[in-house]
Amino acid sequence: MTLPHPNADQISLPIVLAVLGDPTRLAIVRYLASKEGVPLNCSRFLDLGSKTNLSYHLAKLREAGVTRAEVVGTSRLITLRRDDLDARFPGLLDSVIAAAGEDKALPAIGGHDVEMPA
Amino acid sequence: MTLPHPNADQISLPIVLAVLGDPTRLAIVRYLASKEGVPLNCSRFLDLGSKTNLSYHLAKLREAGVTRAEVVGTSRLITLRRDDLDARFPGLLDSVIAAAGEDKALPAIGGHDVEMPA
DNA sequence: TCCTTAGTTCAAAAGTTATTGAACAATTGG
DNA sequence: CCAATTGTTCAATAACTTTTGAACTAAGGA
Repeated sequence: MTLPHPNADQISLPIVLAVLGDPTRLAIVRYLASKEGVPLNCSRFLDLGSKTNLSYHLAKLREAGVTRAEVVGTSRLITLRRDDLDARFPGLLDSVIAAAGEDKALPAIGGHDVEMPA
Repeated sequence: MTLPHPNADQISLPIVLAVLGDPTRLAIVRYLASKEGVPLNCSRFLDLGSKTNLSYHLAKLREAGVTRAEVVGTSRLITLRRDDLDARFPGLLDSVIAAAGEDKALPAIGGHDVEMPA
């Protein structure tokens, strides 16, 4: 079971911008960037909306080529497609993430960090 | 007669991204960037849509803080708000313009350059 | 096997955005 | 003043997007 993703060369600038032009999705991307390297599953984003609604927004991000989703058991592990985005649109992702980082108006995800046993 | 523009600090990242996430508006911004310094009037963009439709898209760009429109006679002279955008979202406009410059799928504006008399 | 967890799909409803044409306003040139 | 030029506004429509709940699938654990 694998989910459909566009190839790097199919990623479209207007579609990426339109997809990022939604506060929920921008918050998802900001959070992914803040945990870059760590694959996160969908339930990590439940602060931002209902399960159904997140499924919708995460699908938009994936279909636009902004994120990658890997199916592992019953989970989808979500990561930013930084390499492909940087290759296609140099500097874009970094400037968006930096700007989003300053944005108090964006919804945030609570600090439910997984505690490591001592 | 002056048109309403947001202050620099009112410019919102998701709104700017959403506004740029439209091929017509992205083409307008690309063209403005290619003629930076030169104020252009609305009729310069007629290749991209009807007069009414351009009025709509140009208002979106202005209300988002992406462009500035100055009323001069019966014309509106449109410019990019580069200074404000760069201050608020460093690097964003440049990366969008660079990416849009490569994009064959975006609508283009014909080379009807005003000919200088010899 | 049965239950739980994780997430999707579907259809409906609500909301938003884009496009159009007709009518309008303001300025400029003759 | 009259006509042309430049662009806006309005209302209608079409098209898309977002949100929701109920029903569903698929994997994993007891």
